[in-house]
Amino acid sequence: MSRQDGSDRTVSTDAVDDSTATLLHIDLDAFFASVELLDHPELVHRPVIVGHRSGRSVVTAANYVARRYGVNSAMPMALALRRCPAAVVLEPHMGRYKEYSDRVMRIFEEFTPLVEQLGIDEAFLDVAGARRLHGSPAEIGAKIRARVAAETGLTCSVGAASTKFVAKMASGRAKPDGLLVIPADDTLAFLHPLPVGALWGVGATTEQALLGQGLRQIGDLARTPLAVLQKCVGDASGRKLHELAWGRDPRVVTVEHEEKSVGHEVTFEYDVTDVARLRSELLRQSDAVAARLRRAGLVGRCVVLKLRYTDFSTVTRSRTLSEPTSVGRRIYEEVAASFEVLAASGIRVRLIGVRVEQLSDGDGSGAGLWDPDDDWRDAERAVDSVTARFGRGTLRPASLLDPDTPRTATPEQPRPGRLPFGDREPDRG
DNA sequence: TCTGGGGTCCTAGGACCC
DNA sequence: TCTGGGGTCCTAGGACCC
Repeated sequence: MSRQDGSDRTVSTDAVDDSTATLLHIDLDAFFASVELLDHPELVHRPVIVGHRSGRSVVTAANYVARRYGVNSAMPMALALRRCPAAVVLEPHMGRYKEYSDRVMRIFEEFTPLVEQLGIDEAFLDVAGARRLHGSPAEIGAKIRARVAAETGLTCSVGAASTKFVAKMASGRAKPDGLLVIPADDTLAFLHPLPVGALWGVGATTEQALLGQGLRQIGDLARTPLAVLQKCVGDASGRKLHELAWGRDPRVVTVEHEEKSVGHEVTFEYDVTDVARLRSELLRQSDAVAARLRRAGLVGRCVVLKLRYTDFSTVTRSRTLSEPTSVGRRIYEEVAASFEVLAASGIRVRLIGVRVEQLSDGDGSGAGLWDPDDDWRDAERAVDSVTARFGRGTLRPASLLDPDTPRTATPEQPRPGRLPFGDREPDRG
């Protein structure tokens, strides 16, 4: 194993045979926070949290200074601020992150066409065919890190291994601003001492189940009979964990990605009981989902309503259509029908969402169901329906079509949870 | 501490057909 | 008359990831 770290850390010059480690996983360090710091360099040495300050928000990203206080992404903002009251909280700017993401991904693509993007800030690269042109995997990783730093000011961490998931785990161990190569022969020596929770795919629930069996390290998983593991975590997961624990992962880098579902959901700042308000939100979301489907040239057959109640319990109700659709009205009819059943006896809703699944190409079969102006008409109708009910200024077309439009309040655009719909504010005292 | 929003994948039960 | 097993589709819930 060899490590190459950022400027303030030791650089290993060990000669390592990296010829088998042709899969790279590259992860931008504290990505959203790092982009914000490029725009606010005066905050570099202060704890910085990206997220909405108020309401029921969570931490979207935190820089490494904030992480020293125990702040992590997905943590409730209230807890994060208790742990680090001095933190500077910055609103997210998704458009800006997308710009940087695109620039970084283009750098990756100059080294190999086999780039599989995961989310906005990570990618797998298969560099097996790039060696003659760009050097060994470790050299390619180093070159990419240097170029990303020079051209964007961002740091990234690189893991190189012979399988995707080991590369992914290596980049995690290299963070921040490092590079870690795991030659194929070193795979088990690298994996087996690590805690089971470090495995990609093992979350809190599975980790507890494994610890309950006395399985603490990945090596323990490897030594456990498959049947025992399957009894503990299920057939598929058990098999997968066992394979991973032996360093086996047949997945290849795939450039193409087929979307399986499209959805929107929103958590209200205060629980909502007003069914008219909930219906209007369903209509808005249905139209937004439909517009995204059409833009992607897709239609969907299964429409899913999701509700989360005051107590955080979550229910879903799905309906399968005889004909797939990308029409907002159709989607709304289905979720509304599901909704009426659940709402019949009164509900207090914390989150509501719409998702469309079983997607297929809309070009042939669905042709004729809509025309290009539908996007705009759906948006207008959603606005009309809301403004008819609640007055002008509650929603703007841009908020339906532009996913980057902030949900949070400005004086002109009241926060959804603050609209005067008669919802109860939380009890005080 | 009190839990976002975008997704993918797996499990399990029931209906239905052969 | 009662009882099969496999395959597929549908639905609901949950774990997990970024």
